[in-house]
Amino acid sequence: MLDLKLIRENPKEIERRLQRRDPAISLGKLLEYDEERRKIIGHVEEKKSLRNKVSEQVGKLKREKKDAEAQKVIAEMGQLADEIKALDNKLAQLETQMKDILDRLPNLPHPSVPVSQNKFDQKILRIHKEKPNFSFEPKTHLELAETFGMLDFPRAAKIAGSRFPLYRGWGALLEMGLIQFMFKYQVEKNGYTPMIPPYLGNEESFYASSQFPKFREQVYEIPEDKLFINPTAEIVLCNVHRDEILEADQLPINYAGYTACFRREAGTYGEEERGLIRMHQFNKVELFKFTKPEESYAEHEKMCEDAEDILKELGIHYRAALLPSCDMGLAAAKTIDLEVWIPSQNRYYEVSSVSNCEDFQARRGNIRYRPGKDAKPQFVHTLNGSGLATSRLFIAIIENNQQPDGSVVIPEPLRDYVGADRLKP
RNA sequence: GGAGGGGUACUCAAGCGGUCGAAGAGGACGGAUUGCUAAUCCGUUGUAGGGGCUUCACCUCUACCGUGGGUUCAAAUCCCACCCCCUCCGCCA
Repeated sequence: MLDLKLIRENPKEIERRLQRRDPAISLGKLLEYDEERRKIIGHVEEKKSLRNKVSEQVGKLKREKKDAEAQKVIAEMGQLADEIKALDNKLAQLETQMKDILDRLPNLPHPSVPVSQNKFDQKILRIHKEKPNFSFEPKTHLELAETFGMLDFPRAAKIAGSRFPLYRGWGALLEMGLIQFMFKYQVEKNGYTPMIPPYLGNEESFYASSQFPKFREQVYEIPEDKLFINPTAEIVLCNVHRDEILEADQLPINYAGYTACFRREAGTYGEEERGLIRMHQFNKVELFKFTKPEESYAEHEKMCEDAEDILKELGIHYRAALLPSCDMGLAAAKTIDLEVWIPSQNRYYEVSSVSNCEDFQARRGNIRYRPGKDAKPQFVHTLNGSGLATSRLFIAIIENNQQPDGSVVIPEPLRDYVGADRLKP
């Protein structure tokens, strides 16, 4: 959430900056409501002040046993209570309307973010390794998985429906190995604190991380218990320190959290997205940081490198891309995507999205820190990044490592977990 | 799921219709004293939103005692609903 005060003080500038993301954004209504709200606050507080004074007087009279006089004063109060109630209602209504607008406004893009309304206008920052060259027609991950009995989509569909995975055999071992390898790597090599958070969260948590209200329809819901199923550990990890005041020397806090992730993916489909590309359920190791504002961009770079470490260790060709203004998530001020090469589709797919949300989530979740001994608490900056999402990584690994003889070489770091160096048909 | 207890400021905790933004203790901070440490004494110690004034000072008002409603001239205090925590029972990986 943006700071309303900031909007009020520089409406034109903020609007211009928001329009870099979406030219349709306008702050007119919000400012209008805000002005009316402040006017009403003036009135209602004046009346409340009067009410408080009179009430105090009544109390005094009653104590002095001047009941008759007290009754008279009470009668004089007349409709004051009703007026206050009416104004309070109007105020609540205005505030709801403002919140509706404010809750859906995205974060301000960082100055380094390319301004474009075309999501393909990303800036390629780095490319690691060469595109693999195959002397044969590379098989798709579905074909490979079939050969090795790694995935069983028909039965997964029978159990849960389409777009749910059933890993089996080598597939299950590889998937589990990947998770363990990534989790352990971020903890041991990059110093993150390992976390296994709840897979379900409440309304407040989803609001604080900015998933709600705008992206509610992407989330599975359990209405009887008013709980929602984790679509990314970003949400649950963000809420670890909700409504807390952290000490400056605790920061930065670095968490690596493993969860399964569940997304409804309503309205998304496509021939390209067959197999494991876009699932209702997938596994992810998520990196999350709470930092001081002045350190967040350095930490953003670091987090990106931490995620890239995994791809380097696995020896996969990938690129890091700075997203243009139109393509970032609501809370992000700056996002770098890591995209792996998928040979069978001759294109890159996102396996990680590393974002600096600055104080956008912290403001909603009231996550603060104390900069100095006597200093006032300030909002922290929050950062999140996949480190990484497995199902697409799974595809990249088996497709990129297939050999002319039809076998698949298991990357060195995963061999102990899988219990094999190579899968043979 | 059933029964009981409880949620008050940084922490603990009193208050159960008016003088309560809230006693007391601890902590933290500032000061005094001090050979060091400790102890003692004095003082300070919330957040948010309006307005004044104008800016990083200050004054003033309003709101906040788990959350949301209600009663009342007046609610931390009474009523209703909900949430969370603890104990016991039941169930259970």
